Amino acid sequence: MPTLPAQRTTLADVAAAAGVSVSTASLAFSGSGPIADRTRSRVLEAARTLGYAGPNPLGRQLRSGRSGIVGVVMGDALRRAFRDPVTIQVLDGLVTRLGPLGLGVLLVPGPHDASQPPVDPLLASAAMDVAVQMWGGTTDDPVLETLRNRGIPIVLVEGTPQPDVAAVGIDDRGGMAELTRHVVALGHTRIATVTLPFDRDRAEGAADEARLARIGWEITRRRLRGVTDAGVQPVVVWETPASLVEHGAAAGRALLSGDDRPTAVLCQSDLLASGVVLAARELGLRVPEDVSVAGFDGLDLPWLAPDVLTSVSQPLADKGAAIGDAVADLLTGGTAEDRVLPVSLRVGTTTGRPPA
Amino acid sequence: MPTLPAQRTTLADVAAAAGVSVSTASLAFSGSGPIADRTRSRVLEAARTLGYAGPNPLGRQLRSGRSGIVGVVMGDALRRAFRDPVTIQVLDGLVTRLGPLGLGVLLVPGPHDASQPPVDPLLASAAMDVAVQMWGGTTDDPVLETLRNRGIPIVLVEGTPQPDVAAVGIDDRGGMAELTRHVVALGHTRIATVTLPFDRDRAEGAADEARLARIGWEITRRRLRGVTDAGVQPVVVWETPASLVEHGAAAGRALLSGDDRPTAVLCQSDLLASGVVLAARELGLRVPEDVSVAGFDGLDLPWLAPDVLTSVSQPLADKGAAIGDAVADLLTGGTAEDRVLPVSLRVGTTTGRPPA
DNA sequence: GGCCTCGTTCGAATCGATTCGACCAGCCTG
DNA sequence: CAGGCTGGTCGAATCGATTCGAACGAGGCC
Repeated sequence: MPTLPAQRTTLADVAAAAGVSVSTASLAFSGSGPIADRTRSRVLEAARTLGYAGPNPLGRQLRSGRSGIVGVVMGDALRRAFRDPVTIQVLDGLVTRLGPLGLGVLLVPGPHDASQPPVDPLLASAAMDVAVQMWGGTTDDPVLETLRNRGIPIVLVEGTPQPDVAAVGIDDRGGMAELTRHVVALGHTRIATVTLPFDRDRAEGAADEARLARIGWEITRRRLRGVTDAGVQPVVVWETPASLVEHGAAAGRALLSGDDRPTAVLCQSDLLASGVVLAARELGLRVPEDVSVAGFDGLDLPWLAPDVLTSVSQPLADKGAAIGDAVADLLTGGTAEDRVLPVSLRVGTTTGRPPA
Repeated sequence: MPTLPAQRTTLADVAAAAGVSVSTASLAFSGSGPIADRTRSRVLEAARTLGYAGPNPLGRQLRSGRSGIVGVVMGDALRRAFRDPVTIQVLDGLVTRLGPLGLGVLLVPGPHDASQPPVDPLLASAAMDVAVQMWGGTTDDPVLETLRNRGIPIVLVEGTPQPDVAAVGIDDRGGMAELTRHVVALGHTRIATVTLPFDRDRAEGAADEARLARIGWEITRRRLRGVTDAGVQPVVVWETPASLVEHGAAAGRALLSGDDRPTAVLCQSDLLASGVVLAARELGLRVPEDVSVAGFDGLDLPWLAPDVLTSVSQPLADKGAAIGDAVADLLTGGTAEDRVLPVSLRVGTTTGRPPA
């Protein structure tokens, strides 16, 4: 059972013990400014005997006006966001990039369920030098509004481009177009697509025209555009409430049950695609002989082995690093350029010629 | 391209604009202390017109001595930690619990590769009121040492109990014993186990006596003890470098290839177990007719469907909440009791009678 | 009418560091 | 030997809020 220390020793204590002024003691730790080696070691020695573990970050932060913290706002409840390997890997890339800069990542829950207060207390009042919004981010997003109001610079990942935020994304549209052309080249004409959520409503099922006209989330719209860019009108556009295997499986069961089923299913994520593959197997359909399935993201999915999903690979760790770069730019220069990363088609074993 | 605000407006500006003193303005925001309604609304009005979004957290933190931040140290590179659904779900439970308390989670990378500095800069100097070590945590852990030195109270999850840290864990040993008894009751005698890493070395392969004598990580040791508690001497103890499907698959291939293969494989995690199941299928073995496989954690693994892994369910979200409670106790009372959560056996479809 | 009290508001100290300009001694140069 | 420079140290101001005790005005009571 640990106990809180009675009284932290401060830099002033150390200075007194070493017989120097506080400012000199500060110099001994920060390394900035001139200080004699002998003096420094005397201060360090005093610190050691007093059990002083270095300057209190709170004091330093107030003075410098910097907290060294990057708030990462998940576009969804953490529970769900964390189940998405894409988000996780990007986050990992980000942390890896930020670490050497001495910046830490603070997890900020995104929009809660309706039962919760609309704006998370952390979002409203935690200290952060920059915020990263990982998903969603429409123009009228309350998260963005709060951050703007607080004067916190924003990096928006896969969101709607806006004048005062730095955007990081990938070539969704081009990648999806390339994937679609690959499937078309194989001879498919009856093509369905399974999409990411349209907006916060997170509906599930085939989308009608009206629904299609109101896609709030940029990422979903762009990947859908990629399909039409390649000249394909999907026979069905199936919306899912989240990028998870089970929602893909549900979509697969619905799309592949009928007699006039599509010969190819293009999914906006690999998790959705693997759900479709599982559903197909469950229905006794062979992939790709009876139906071709493709995803997006380029994940390694060990449980589909020996199959390899045909997919659009995006550089996840690089995306995290790019976000980190944008953060660094914002912090040093005050501005950051938009960043768009390239993607590449990965042809696997889940796509082939349509059944005769 | 966002720009850093030229000059943040401070509480003093707001006070001046409202024609009150700084202390009164502070009262208007904090709500503590008496203040006339008219005065408060005047201050709030002034704040609004000045675009003041509330007290600067840095100032407040310095004064209060609290940062409102809980550092979570992953016992591994984030890259790997994040791929583990167990860690993720616990983290989610923790964040959910901490949010309403106004506490945020700061991700602190754990022990890096050997190429990196031994102690992460964040660990050494980021502001945090309490630290949570998620994995590992032996007595001589450099992470714990650094935290102790900084005087930061510690919550240790699944680590080695130590006098000055609050421990949170589950009944590993009892759960594994129960699982083992279940398999024994089915008639199995040739039982192998696939374990979590023994220590930072992360070796892979069958462990000999010498290796078995030096298991550094408590969680691995406890789950192994559970097996022997049930009176079983495993025919092989296979160590893995991480709890991932691919390492389980490698273990499965190695264990199930020979003629004198075990009839049951007990794994210390569900991810490892599902790797073993995949390897078995790959080798043409039926589960559970030819070989029984069991895991630990009680995860939902949609891609094993329609199979359900026999496993030991642990309450992951509750574990996160328990960690949050320990953190809260530490912050208010200065001490926290150890917490041990119960587990329960989940009998699925992957265990059955041994082949005749 | 004077005094006490209650409800508000204000001033000043404080949290723990960083940093800028002043200052001082010693050394180099003219 | 005087003046100038430089490396090293120190004082004091500052970052932005919170908080405690003092002060103050108004209303109630004796």
